Amino acid sequence: MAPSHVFDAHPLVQKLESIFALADDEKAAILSMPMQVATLRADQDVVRVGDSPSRSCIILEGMTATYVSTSKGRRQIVSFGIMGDTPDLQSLLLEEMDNSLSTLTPCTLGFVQHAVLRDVCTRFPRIAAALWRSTLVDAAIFRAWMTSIGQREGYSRMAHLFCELVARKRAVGLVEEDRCAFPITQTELADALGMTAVHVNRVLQALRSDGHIVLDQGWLTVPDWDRLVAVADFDATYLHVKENRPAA
Amino acid sequence: MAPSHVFDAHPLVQKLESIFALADDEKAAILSMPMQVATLRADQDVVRVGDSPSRSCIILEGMTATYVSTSKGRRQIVSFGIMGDTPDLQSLLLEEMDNSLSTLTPCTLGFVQHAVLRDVCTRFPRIAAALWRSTLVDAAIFRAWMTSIGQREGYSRMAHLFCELVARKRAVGLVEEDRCAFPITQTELADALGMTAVHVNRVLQALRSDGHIVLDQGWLTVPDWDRLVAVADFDATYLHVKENRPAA
DNA sequence: TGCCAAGCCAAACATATGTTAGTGGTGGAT
DNA sequence: ATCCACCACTAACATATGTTTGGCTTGGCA
Repeated sequence: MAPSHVFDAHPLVQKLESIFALADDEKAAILSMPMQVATLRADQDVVRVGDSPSRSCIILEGMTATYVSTSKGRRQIVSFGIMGDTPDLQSLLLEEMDNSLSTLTPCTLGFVQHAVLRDVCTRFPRIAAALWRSTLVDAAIFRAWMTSIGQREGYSRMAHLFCELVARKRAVGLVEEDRCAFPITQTELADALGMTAVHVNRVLQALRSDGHIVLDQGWLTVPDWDRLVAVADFDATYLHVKENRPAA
Repeated sequence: MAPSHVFDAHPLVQKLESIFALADDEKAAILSMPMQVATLRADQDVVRVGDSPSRSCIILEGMTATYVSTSKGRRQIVSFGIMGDTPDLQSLLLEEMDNSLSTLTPCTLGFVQHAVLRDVCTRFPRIAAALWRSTLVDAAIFRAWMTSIGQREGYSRMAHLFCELVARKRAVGLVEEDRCAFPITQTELADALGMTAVHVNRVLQALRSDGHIVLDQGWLTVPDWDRLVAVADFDATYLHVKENRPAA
């Protein structure tokens, strides 16, 4: 068998290894799963409310949004997906989608049949456990968003979201120094934060003029991480990752 | 082996059977798990943020609240637990609690050691799958709350919560006709809905005077289910239960 | 019996946020 | 080259909701 490091390029291996070390046969099993890679434009639905998909996807590149629509035409973005995330893994066990998934940017996604996933899970219970765990982290993020939307005013609510995204991107190597891509429009930010685009703009100006963030041309930079963390009341433990401090 | 119906009294069996039928040996395995039953008064913490419990609980009787506290002293109740729920099952896979759990009413809880749960899960993968699935339903409820808090005004937001609780209680046989126990104070309601107690009171009066609910002495009755569903914009599919209509 | 905390309720006032209605810039499509 | 969407941004105004304060009732407890 090849040395294990040759497997490490697979995004799902990286994802699960961030939870606990995988044995070589476990990595091999993941690597051998047939995965259909697809490239999507921005703003394309991947799955919709009511669908019963027979496969789930992993984000190889780009950013996605999971959202729920209200009968009054409003929508709540309930999560952002970044590289390595499996934003519709729940459909493996829940028959009918109660939310929709769409691309925020051009994306490349890897689709794996549920039958394949189920087979791997029964043969390698530790992989099943790691996947289960990743859905529990998703749930923890939902709780954090709910707390932010329910209890924090716009200013710290938005700061909290910035902290979370930077922390998550940092965990998968998508942050250089104090800077990362931030391809989210103000309208999308509004749908995620439970406020209007107008108010998002207001709060954004305030965060900018207070020197907490620089957001320009789709790039976010955080001049002083600790200060942003303070105004956001951000505590990264809910993300359940090992390292969350910026690299020294 | 005894006929299967003798097992059905166990609340965890009931819970998992609502997902799919269990084989007799699976039921027997659940029944044989050592479970420590404890009775708690109202307003007692079961686990707290930062804890790393070595066991999880199932609610045998009473009602619980899971909550997250903000550094500014505010708290968001992120879920209510009713009979059959496993409100801290996540601690089986996530080392550190990112939320607290406390009793809303006097409760009787059954505690099962994680080691025992892990053993049963490896011996009976279908039980593991059912438990995983139940945590995914919890996550779906988080999404629904987030959507309500973020996008619905107080009136329909509160109506939505009433609908959800009645639907969930109905699914476990805790609703008679159009009436069920509702032991939640207005302050707790406020913490769950992301609004103040004063506003909860205002909205409650409005819902009452519009004839959508009767809430008195800890009992909730819904005179016209379909009308409440309409104002709440409630769609029960996110609960992922089989039956959600009132019994004829 | 009386006290006290908890819960429900309400009025008056304050404000964070929503709504409406624009402007100007930019990049892709034809 | 010219549109035409989309996006960022802003001002003026409207309102849902928060804050403060206090009264009333009830039930447990000394």
